[in-house]
Amino acid sequence: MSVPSPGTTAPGLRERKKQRTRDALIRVALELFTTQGYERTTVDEIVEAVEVSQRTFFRYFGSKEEVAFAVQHMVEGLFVSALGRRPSAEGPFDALRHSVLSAWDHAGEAIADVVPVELYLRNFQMIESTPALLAIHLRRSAETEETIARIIADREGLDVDEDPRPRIAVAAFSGVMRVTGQMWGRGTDQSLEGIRALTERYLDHLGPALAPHWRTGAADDAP
Amino acid sequence: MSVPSPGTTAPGLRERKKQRTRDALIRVALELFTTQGYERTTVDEIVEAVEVSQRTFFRYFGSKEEVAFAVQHMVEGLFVSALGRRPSAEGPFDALRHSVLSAWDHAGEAIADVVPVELYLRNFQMIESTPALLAIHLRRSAETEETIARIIADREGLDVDEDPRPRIAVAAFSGVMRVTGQMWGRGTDQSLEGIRALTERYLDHLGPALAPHWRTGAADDAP
DNA sequence: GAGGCTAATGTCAGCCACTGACAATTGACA
DNA sequence: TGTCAATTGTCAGTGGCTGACATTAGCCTC
Repeated sequence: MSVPSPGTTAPGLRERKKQRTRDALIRVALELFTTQGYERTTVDEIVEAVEVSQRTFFRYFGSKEEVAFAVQHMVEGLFVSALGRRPSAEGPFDALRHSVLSAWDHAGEAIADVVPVELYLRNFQMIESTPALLAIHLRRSAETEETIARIIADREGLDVDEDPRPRIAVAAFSGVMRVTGQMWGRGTDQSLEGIRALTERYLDHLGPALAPHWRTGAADDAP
Repeated sequence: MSVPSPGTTAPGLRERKKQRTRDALIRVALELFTTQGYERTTVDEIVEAVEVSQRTFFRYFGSKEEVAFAVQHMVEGLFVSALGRRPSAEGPFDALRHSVLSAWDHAGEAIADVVPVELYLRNFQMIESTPALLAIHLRRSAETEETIARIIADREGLDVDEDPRPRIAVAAFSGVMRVTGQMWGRGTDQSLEGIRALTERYLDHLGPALAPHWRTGAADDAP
């Protein structure tokens, strides 16, 4: 980040200023959102703190919601690119499973480049507990699902529009991921390790949960 | 609807007027939404057609989005109450499966009491294809999931906060339901029978889709 | 069936998210 | 240094939504 790397042109002053403004808007917004709440924070408050006009804010972010997902967007990218690197011998479900876990393993550093990890985690909880943001979050997840389904289909040499299994498998998998995020948000272990552990645990339960009868196996403890 | 039934007090003029206003707002709104699009329809247009003030609209519906889900809300109720009537001997997944199918079997009549079925179906497609509405739809579904998970837990004599299987099973199931709705919306069979058939077909694929390897079984045709 | 009570509705002013149009500023680059 | 283009600011306006207060209209009693 400090030494200009060969191959990529060093960004000029203009580009650096833009990046700085964008990062400042994200940091200030998340700080305000997590302290006083999303709804109680106005765009005017954010731009006043960063000293830009409201119009500038809306040129960087299409909406007030969008800024709340800026970091989240990056983390999702980690998962998708991890999936792209899984060995093709792996079955679809194992590939998905290993990709999420690997993404959580590397998320910490990636996040810290933009905002403090702790701020990211608080923001994640805020998204889960703010109706307007939760709705957007779920739609974004649905869009990501489509991307993932196509990757899975490719791995298996299938066409997503011919064979429903890729979309179905991904939908079931994502459903479990969503519950994981939800339960993590309600729990008390506010750490990346916590969410990783919960992910692993919940995925292990998917098979048994779909069995014809549950009356055999033992349960598990609370999140 | 015409003869006052004994046991229930006949609703007075005030109550009937309210019901009429509410129904008119729903019908006009769905009509406008489906013909000119959700975003391009203003609340002012709706209230002008029904001849009430904007303030009245917002006393019936908390937001412009809410009116788009009025009928949908009722259909979801059919599913939940069907689930409540499944025999307790049935395993969780079978109970879920039979409840959706039964709900689709009876949805037609229930819908027709409020709006033409064809308008409901067009509205459903509009929800799926309008980002702002899709987001709300997904959040509402997530809320319904929680309700359903609790019902499943009760059936099995479990506590949702102790055993993760109810939430996980419901999440996987709902994921498939969501994909079904999505695929139905993109397809060409715009009928209640069509969505019922697709539901059945996709649920049959869930087991195989979660198998360690797919290279054995045959695929299926497009939606 | 006149009058009081209260639920429903209308009116008005105002906040906030967001947008288009146009002017002012400021890096980039010859 | 001057020109070009990208970035930002200003301003006016739209649409969703809300609180406060006035008005209307069904309901119920005497």
